[in-house]
Amino acid sequence: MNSPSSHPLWSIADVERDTGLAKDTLRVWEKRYGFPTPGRDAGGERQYDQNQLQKLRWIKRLIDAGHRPHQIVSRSDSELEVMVRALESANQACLDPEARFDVSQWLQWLRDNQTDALRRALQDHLLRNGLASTIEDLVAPLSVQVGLAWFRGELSIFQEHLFTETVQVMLRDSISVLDKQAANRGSPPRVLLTTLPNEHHAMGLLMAECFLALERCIRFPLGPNTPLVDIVGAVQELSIDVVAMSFSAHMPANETVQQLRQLRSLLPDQIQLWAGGSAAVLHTRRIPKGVQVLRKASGLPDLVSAWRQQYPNKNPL
Amino acid sequence: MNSPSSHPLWSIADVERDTGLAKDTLRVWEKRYGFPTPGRDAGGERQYDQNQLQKLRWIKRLIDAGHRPHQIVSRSDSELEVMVRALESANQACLDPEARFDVSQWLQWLRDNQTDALRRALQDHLLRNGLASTIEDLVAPLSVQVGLAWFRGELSIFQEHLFTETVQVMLRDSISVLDKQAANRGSPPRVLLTTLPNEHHAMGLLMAECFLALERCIRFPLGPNTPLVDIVGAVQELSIDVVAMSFSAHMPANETVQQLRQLRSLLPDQIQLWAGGSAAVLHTRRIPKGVQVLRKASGLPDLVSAWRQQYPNKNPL
DNA sequence: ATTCTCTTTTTGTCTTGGACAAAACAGAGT
DNA sequence: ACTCTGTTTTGTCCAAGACAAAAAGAGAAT
Repeated sequence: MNSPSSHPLWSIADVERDTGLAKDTLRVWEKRYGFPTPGRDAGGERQYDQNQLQKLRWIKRLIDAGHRPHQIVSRSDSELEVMVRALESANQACLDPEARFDVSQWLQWLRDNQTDALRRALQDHLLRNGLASTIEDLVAPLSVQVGLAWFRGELSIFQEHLFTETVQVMLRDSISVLDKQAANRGSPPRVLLTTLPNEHHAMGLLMAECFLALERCIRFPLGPNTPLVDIVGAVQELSIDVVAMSFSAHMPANETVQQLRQLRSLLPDQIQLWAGGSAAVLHTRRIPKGVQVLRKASGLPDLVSAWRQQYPNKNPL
Repeated sequence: MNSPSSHPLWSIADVERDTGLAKDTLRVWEKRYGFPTPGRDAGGERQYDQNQLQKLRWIKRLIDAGHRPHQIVSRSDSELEVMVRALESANQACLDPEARFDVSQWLQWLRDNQTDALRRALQDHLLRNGLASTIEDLVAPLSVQVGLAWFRGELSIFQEHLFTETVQVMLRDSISVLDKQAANRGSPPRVLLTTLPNEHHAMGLLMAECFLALERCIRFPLGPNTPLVDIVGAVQELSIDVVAMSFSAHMPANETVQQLRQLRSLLPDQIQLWAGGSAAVLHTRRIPKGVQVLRKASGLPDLVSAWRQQYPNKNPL
């Protein structure tokens, strides 16, 4: 960022941080596809302008959604925009019809920074429809919509952050209430909740934890970003039965598959691995055997009862 | 990780993820200081063993604490260990005498994975001494001790994560209670709470938010990891008076200073910047002018009253 | 039509060796 | 104690090439 007000310029490191594209990748794209085309400063170092940065963000999003680099990196701005729109409508379409409620009001609150209104409406929905419905019918689709709105440029990142924080407070409160009601620590399975390295988004974990709390499972929430070795250690020391992981759309696709495979090979077979979240990778690529993929957090109760049927002796009831 | 059970080997990307040292840095150290000395696989790619990885972790820690690479990178294991011990006792010493309470009991709970006992003891301390004391005299020093215990190898990362999660639940609960008591939204200053890119630790933010909640400030918690541009946007749209940021010990030193300077130059002078946390950088290097550095979260009330005195017209009381 | 296997292309990451600018240090001069 | 110099240290960037894993395509078998 050299001339802050008029034309901010970004170093290759800035671009890597913002887009998640590695420096090596950015350089090799330049050679192979003729894009990006950064200027150079006095010392010969690349300088990316706002346009190129935005275009790279779009490209990253399209690649995460399953497109191949050589099909899109060299395309023009307008062509890219068409593809982005198509991606959006595809995302819209895959929502349940009844879940495609009117989001405009909610988005408007976010645009106006009315977090209080948002909070009240969440609480209202929670009281009327219960926690499971609030997550499945409201929070999950709304999160998708907020992501899309950011992508369209209608929301800035800080508004997405505010949304995330507000929702998380509600979810944590609910978990806390559920736990206070419960007399004991719950029943097996003993579930470890975390995300793999480089995945910092905790919202999916919280939604999952809510469903597990409703099922009265024994839970060990580690928060995001646990190295594989430490997951293995935790499984042993805490006598874990199931490792539940969540993957956001921002997680690098290759790493996700690699690390899932590594983790599966490091753990004994009887430890189940459950993976969920909005990462497209989970449904487009082949996932290593022995990893259960969830399309929605609301699929957790079924997995829990299946587990309890498979290991009835572990169940103290 | 090639032969999982006996001698796990790590790629340069794995080491970068685990230690936070960039690939370029690892390669140039090899040339300059003769360390690390990774083996090579069939394709000529570097393979680091467990020993070298651990040694690199120590080196990173020592560098974060202020040592220079050429003084330590080529040192032997035993020499390094001496320096690490010295660093530990220095850290111990800088604690307040009265804060140097007996941590062994607490650490023991963590070692035995007794999160329930930990939770109960936290609640007990909270009821007896109040929130401010719990943070300043218990949570903050305990966090340091947990970090040290991990470093000594007495705790694994997942135990540190469990500790963090447990404490965070308590802090969030307290904030929630404080907010429910309050009739209105609080008084100025309007404070934005977040961390800069690449800083994912939210604990410092939560401690800060507790003190701000006690002072009845209007708060906008964005969670960790907000890009600079979006902080600037949020400041404008939310009419922010103060941006409060927290920095953990794991944050890369150079980036911290650079980004603080960038942010200061992007924001109008009357917007105050408050920086706190356990990052050594804040106290060893020179921090850009116009950034208030806090040694402890408990310094926040003073800053708040100073602000309220400086801008009495903004205060609706 | 689907599933499997083999081959080809695509694509990200790793390699070496060199260069440079910002950060940290050290010493002289207010 | 602080500020201004020049020197050394140190992280990051560049170029061009190489390779292996992933994806796609082709063909055979169920």
